[in-house]
Amino acid sequence: MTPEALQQLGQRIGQLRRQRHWSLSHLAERAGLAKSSLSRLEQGNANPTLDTLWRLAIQLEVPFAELIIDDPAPLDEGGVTARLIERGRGTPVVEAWWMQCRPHACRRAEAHGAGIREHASVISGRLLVGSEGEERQLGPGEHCDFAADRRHLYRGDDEGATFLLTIVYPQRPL
Amino acid sequence: MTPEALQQLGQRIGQLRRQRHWSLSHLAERAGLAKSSLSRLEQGNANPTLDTLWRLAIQLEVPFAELIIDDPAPLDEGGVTARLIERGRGTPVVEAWWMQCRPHACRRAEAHGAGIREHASVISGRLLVGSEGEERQLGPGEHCDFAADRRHLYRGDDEGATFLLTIVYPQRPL
DNA sequence: GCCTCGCGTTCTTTATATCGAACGATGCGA
DNA sequence: TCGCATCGTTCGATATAAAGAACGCGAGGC
Repeated sequence: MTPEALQQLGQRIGQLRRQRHWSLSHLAERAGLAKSSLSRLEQGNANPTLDTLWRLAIQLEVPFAELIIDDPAPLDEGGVTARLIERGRGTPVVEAWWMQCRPHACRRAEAHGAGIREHASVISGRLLVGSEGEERQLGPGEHCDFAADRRHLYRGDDEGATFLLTIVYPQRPL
Repeated sequence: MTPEALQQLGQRIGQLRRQRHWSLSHLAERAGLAKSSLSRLEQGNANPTLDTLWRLAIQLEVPFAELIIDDPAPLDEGGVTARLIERGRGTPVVEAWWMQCRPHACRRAEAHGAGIREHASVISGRLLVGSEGEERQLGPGEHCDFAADRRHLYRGDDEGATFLLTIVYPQRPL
């Protein structure tokens, strides 16, 4: 087991923990671990047993494999990070993306194929989004639809923004 | 970690080993383990460290996840699986969930706190969703908003459904 | 100011996963 | 037959993962 992989694992656990706004002590208690063990693990110098990882996966509500496997490198353009969550297999084809704009980051996207629409739903921060000339300002809990077969953009404000994006392809792409 | 899961893991490793016509000693040597350790592991009374599993996965040439028969623990009620993707830290607080309804599964949710709204966005399958009495049928790429401070439900049809759900809390919960 | 609490880290101690040696069983050739 | 492999198991010794106590730090409250 490489040190880098252990490091990654630790970071991943810490990330999932913070997403839930849990303190290290809290997660340790929920999982029935000593917080010292969890601390070492998150720092990346530990070689945890299966049981330990299992307990954490249960509490964090993630499939076990997700803790270890490094997810495909999220692509990042101009301060906007995108990670594919899911791609449907029905008709129309729909993709779900987890998106994050760093503060003041702005991404201008070229027109996609005809008929493609997108739908953005903000989780935190404020986001300017939409077809060029018809952008809308969205806050947490707000969402909007727009046509993606024209130039469009995503822009975070002072605090950046985290949002879900679904892309709807009118017929099977490619 | 349940004894059954450990048992399963051991059987799985033994199975993969025998598929390759390797003796226990041989695999142990290749992986740099004591054969006693491997023996105990295959019998299902061991709690291996991540490093140990890692070495075995490499020698057996299987993705790590394949060793652990995936028995994840996202919360699951009545055939509806939910996994938290992200929780915002702004105001209002917004949670993003990845949801999956098995075919014909139906989940009736009680009223949440006052003012809470939800927003569902379908990735694949067809979903009946909404406040009780005002349900809507959604297909891939469609979405809708509804009040969650009343009884509401999620129901997949013949093929089940995968969708994103955002929950918007008017003020900080708890 | 002081006190208390919860945070995450770093120690020491304890439990246990791994190791290495020895074992009985089985197969095979001399 | 015996002798010598190799198999998988079991045992005591050792390395180390996890537990538990103590630490320094920062945020409130009085």
